Amino acid sequence: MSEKKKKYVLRDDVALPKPEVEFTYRDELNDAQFEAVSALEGPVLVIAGAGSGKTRTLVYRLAYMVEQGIRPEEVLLLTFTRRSAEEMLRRAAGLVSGEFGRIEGGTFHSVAAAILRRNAEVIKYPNNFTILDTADSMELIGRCRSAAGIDFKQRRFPRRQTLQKLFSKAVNKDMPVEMIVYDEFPHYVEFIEPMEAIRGEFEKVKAARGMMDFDDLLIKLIELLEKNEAIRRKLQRQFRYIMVDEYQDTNPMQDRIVQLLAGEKGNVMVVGDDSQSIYAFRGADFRNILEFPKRFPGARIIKLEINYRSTQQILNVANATIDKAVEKYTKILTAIRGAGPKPVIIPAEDEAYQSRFIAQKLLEHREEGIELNQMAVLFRSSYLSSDLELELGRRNIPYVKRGGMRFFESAHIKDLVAHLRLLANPTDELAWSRSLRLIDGVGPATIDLLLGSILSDPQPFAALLKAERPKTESFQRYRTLMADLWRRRDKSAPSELLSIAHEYYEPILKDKFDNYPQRIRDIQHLIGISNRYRSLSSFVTDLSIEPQDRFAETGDETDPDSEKLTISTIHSAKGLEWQVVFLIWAIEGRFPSTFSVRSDDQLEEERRLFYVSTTRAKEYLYITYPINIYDRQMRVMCQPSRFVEELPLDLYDQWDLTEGSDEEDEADLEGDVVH
DNA sequence: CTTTCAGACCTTTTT
DNA sequence: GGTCTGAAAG
Repeated sequence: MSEKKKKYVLRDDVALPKPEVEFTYRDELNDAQFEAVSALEGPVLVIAGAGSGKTRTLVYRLAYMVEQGIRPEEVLLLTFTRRSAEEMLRRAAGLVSGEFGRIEGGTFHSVAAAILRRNAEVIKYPNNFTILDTADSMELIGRCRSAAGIDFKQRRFPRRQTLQKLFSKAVNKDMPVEMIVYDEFPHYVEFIEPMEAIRGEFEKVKAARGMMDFDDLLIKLIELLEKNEAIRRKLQRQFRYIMVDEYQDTNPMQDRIVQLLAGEKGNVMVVGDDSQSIYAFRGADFRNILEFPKRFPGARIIKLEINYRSTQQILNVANATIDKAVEKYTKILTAIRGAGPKPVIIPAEDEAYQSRFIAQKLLEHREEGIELNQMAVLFRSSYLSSDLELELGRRNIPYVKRGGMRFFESAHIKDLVAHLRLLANPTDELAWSRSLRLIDGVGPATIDLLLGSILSDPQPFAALLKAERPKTESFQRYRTLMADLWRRRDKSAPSELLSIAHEYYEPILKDKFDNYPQRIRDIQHLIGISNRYRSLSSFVTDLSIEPQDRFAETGDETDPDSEKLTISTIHSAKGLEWQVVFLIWAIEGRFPSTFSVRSDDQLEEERRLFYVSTTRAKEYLYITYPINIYDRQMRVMCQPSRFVEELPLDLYDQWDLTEGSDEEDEADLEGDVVH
């Protein structure tokens, strides 16, 4: 009997193989990518190295979701710019047919604005609130600063620009103003009290006039979600799936928003690369990535480590840079492409030589068959491109510039739009003063007088018409315009209103700016953009919240024949790639910038910035720097950037530039290889 | 009161 | 090169 007894061991590790998940495009993804694509439930953190197919993964994930029968309106896609959201949706739509237009996508700020408009009453705001861009905030702070009645002559009191930066930083880092002052503006410690007072006034005016700055959009959204459980639950149900791109560049507030929207068991996927975090200056914290598994327990971590973009030679340089980073997620990028040519370092006599080299070399590559679209020149700061732009102009090389001064922030655009902003929010104090300031014969005193009566009246426009004081013809002209606009505000399309305002503004503009023809073209361009909008308020919102690059909408963009070089700040080059990349101004003081050398954290960020710039290149990478610069008529010798100096010698070639021989065109240069 | 002009001062990166 | 400030002229 006993020999009939047998032991039977129970095991949990036997199962039939998981049925292979079906997906039309399974073959186009590697295993890690597919894991990220098909992991829909629960929190997921994707660490995506440079060039590892991050965007591709997100795009295919959208397609996968649709194939799985998820309704597009259940998906929220948070990206760094609206453009990248649109691009992803467009590409996903090319894979499977779905209603991708119904996916809510965009920046944290634009999504926040949309949600807040629908629920403004909860946070005691009118739903027609105005959104202030940085320049608007600065101006409002300036007004509060004057109103505070501080005697500026005695000691140097911080300027409005400084105050704006400081206040914003306090919000974004979630720290008291006092602490930011001690940390970053120690020379202003004696002014902490008046600064707090100005800030209080600033906050008060914004609330009273229905205005929100960029930071408020995030703060108020958090407030809304925390305060009102019903709305929070509703949104959590609505957005069953959340995806966040460029997670390394989110700040604590944005992270909080993700948490609140995702709920406890949220299906949230964040994608990022700690090595590419370059927005700490505005409060971003790449430690959000490191902390993610703690805040979302049970989070799955997927690493994308195969680099599809660059040659091994380029990756070697990039890896050498990032190896020296103090704090990072360990990941090893492996190139799948061949070795390719070594990156080249080119010291140039001065800035002019640098520009000449760039222009000539890129034309050579073009001769070899690489289109200008496939080339880019990158720099640390926007102003470093001026000489290069002149050189490109001389040689008729077409280019688009990314980063730097923004189209919608230029004075003439803001002047014109101020008139329309008033139709959306008649208590917009800044818009009133901006438009009044343009009237001939009206100065600060008159503006104050008028503002007093306009803003205290429940019917601001009626108050304007009642005003008796400036009896000038120009003021009458202004009133006629405003009355006309006000009458048409609900009947006419934004473009029509804009044209009416333009007609009024054009003589003022001609008087005010010497380069008015260009500015008039800008305005016509703006009218063109406005044609796409049917509601004035959404047009005005987008203008402040999604400032697009100056040339972004020239119309050539969609034209495949237009072949243009890209020149860009490194920040604006994030996420992009080119066959040929030139990095200019690699000298100490410019890159890393002087302002960053003081603190270790900032220096680390410069390092990551260098990493981002080199990893943009697929095949050819050139790093140049001038040896001499002319600063206030003084010739100064430069030190090559420490990021260049520290590279192992065997990872790059160096070329010395010499003038071409006499028979050749004077502008010709030759690159001679020096081993 | 408004406009204009000269001199000082800075000057990163962006939603 | 652009913005801000103060002082003098219109």
